Amino acid sequence: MPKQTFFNLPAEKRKKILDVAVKEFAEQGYKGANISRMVLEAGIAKGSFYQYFEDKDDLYLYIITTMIAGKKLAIYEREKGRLEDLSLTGFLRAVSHQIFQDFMENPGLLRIGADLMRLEGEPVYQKIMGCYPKLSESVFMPFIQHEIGQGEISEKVNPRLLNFIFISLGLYLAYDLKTTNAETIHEELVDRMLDDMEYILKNGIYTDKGKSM
Amino acid sequence: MPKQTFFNLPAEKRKKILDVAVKEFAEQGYKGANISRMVLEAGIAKGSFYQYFEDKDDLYLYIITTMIAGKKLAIYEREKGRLEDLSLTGFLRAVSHQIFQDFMENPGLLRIGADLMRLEGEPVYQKIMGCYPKLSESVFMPFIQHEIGQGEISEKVNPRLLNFIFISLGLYLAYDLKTTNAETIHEELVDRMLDDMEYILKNGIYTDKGKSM
Amino acid sequence: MPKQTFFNLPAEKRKKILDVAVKEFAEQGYKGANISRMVLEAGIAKGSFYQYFEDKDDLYLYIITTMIAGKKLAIYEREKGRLEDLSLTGFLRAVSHQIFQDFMENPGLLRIGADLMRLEGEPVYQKIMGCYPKLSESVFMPFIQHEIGQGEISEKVNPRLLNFIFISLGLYLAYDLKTTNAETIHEELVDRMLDDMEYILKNGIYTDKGKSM
Amino acid sequence: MPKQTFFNLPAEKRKKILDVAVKEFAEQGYKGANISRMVLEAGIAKGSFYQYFEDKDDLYLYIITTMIAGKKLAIYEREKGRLEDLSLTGFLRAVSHQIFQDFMENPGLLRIGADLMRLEGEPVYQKIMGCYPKLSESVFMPFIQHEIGQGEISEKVNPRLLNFIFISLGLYLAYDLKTTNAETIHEELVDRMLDDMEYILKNGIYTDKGKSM
DNA sequence: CATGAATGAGACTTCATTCAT
DNA sequence: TATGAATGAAGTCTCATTCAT
Repeated sequence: MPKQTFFNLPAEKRKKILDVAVKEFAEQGYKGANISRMVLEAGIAKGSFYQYFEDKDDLYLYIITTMIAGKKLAIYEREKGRLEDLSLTGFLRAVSHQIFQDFMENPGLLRIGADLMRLEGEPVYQKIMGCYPKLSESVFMPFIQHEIGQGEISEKVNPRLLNFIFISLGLYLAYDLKTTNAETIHEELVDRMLDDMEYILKNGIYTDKGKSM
Repeated sequence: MPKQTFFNLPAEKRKKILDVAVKEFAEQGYKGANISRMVLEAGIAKGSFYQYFEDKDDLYLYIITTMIAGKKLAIYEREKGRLEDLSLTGFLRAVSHQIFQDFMENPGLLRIGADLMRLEGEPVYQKIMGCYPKLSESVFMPFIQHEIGQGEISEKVNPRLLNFIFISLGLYLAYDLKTTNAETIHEELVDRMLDDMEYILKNGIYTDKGKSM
Repeated sequence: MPKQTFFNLPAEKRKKILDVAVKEFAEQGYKGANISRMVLEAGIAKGSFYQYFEDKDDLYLYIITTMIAGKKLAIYEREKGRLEDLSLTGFLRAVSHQIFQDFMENPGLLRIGADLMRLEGEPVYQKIMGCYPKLSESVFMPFIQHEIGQGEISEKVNPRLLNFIFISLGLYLAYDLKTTNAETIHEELVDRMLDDMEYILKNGIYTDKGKSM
Repeated sequence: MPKQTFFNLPAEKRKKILDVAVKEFAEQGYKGANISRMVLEAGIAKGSFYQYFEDKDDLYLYIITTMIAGKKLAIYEREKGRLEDLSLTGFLRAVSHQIFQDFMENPGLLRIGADLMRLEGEPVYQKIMGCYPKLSESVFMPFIQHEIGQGEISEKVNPRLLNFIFISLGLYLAYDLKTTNAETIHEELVDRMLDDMEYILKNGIYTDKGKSM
């Protein structure tokens, strides 16, 4: 947990530091993230960093738990009251909108989450799982379960697989961005992706001819 | 490219070294992979490593290009003759079988591939893309294009998205493995995943009720 | 180029580091120079070295260009205004005085310069020649050319050879020092050498008898 | 001292090994010389090297003492019988011819000799000086002393300085070669250098005008 | 609290030498 | 004797963390 000194900082500076850190962890991964680069980028002294955070892990843990888990839980908190009357499409749009928001604000957050998978054996992973044991399942699962319960998603759909596909959406955005050489993420790009995904989820991928083979 | 000395080694030792390296790169990522750990694990001297490989990058590149690209191209080479008469389901099974094979032989290979995305700005990434510029698109794309051309996959399906979903399958296996605490991968697990995926691809995820909302 | 941190150091410490480095490069040559030994001798941490300099080459280049080239150019700058009225003897004395100064302050500098010749094929040599392409000719040549133009040195004298002889003077001092087991260099030693050299340059080496043979 | 196995080799192979070694030591210096490169170049196995020589020093010492000292002593041995009637010019030519021979056969020998100066503090230097304490003075000195005794070289000439100038001739050739970008050493180049040097040794460098200033 | 230099463990890499075949 | 793989000490360089100002 960051030290009190960090929370005493003006909000703007705090945000700057976290933005830089998210970018660094996202682009370089946990292992490759470099504190010297971060403080340089954030415009603070190296010593200051250690007055704000215990160490590298402290910062990483804070980002993971507060920002990722926090954001994802935020969807749940916001939407759970509407679970009863939210149409499936609406749910997908809502969730995706949140993902899009994440991306616009912090394109790195999703990649950080993806990186987390790798750290299984590391001490830092144990620390994280000590706080958020179900971190990886905490996002879409409740919605999916709810839709199945409502009879809107077929019981034959494996919820874990579907959950994973949703999680992958963010990575797909990054992948798509890279392979199309788009400079920035336009909302349009996200919408197109959502349309594409919706089509598959609604119709599957086959033509009638394809289905009959 | 590894030096001749590496290829002069007994096949068993060569395999041991590559297995250890794949494990290391898979678990630690490119940045976190540690040569000291590898040579310790592989039971060779530090100096020997550098008689086999130019440097860390040389080994990494060899694994990426030969093992990953090599295997993936192997699917293509093996199946392309049958593209005409291969049913879609058959294609999916064939590809998945290959992925499964990869996983049984080297659970790390897929994670290494996933890690590659992160390295974009690094020199090693340039090296790889110098050899395999289309590495990320080279696997499933031809099949997908072919099926669309045959009118078996709907033209409304975004091939890039579908390609990405397929690529994610391997990651899903890893994810599933971890979250279910399965010790090893059973072929049964793969089959279940394939069944689950096929269901979605064929039917979408919605019930009639869900679709009509 | 050293980093700013190096120039922020107290002058005394900076001098200590450079003195140690010059000694190391002079005694061990570029290849044999050892950073661990340098930092031990200079009383700084290994890591500090790399906060001051990019790498070994950075330090070497700095010494070569700043100290050697710097000093040599200093002679030129100081004396060029007097080129018109400086007698040849005076010129030799001035130059030699500078060499002597170099030697008293940093006996290693001249040996470093001599070592440079060996590095021709090395990357570091290219770096140096990128900055100072005429480094080896930049010292005495202008004076010699001037004297020839003035008709004070015979046109039959090969200026390149003469330049080389002058350059060798410094090495001769080192050589003389070693072979006479003199502990330190006395100014007297330099004067004797200069007298000896002047004699040869003025009279040649032969007696009348010798010349007639 | 090389082991008996070395002397059992066919002369041609022995020569090849020594040629390669001289080249390596000359170009890279004692510290930079690399045994792997040598055996590669010489076309022998690494293990063989250590069956011919005790270690790197053993080879280096052998080259220094046998080839350099040997060659230089050879001049003396060959010419000393003619010391009585050898004209000064003849002496210079004879010596220079030998230097030229050295250069044509083994351009590296002279540079190795020059490199020796640097090694003063090293164990290998002690070894060498244990065998040839006067190595550096053994070449031209006897001739110079003789000429002075004959009254052909002025007594006012410092024999040590002259000795050094002669030693430098070889280095000058290398220097000249490098700065004129000549590809190979022509005999013509040596002759020109000798002519240039002779002029200076005979006439000094000054014009009458220059002398009178 | 802010600063940025200082620290040193540990990473990658080289290379003289040994050793098994 | 010939071979070339094996070895590990030692070198260069990185970077998280501490510390003096």
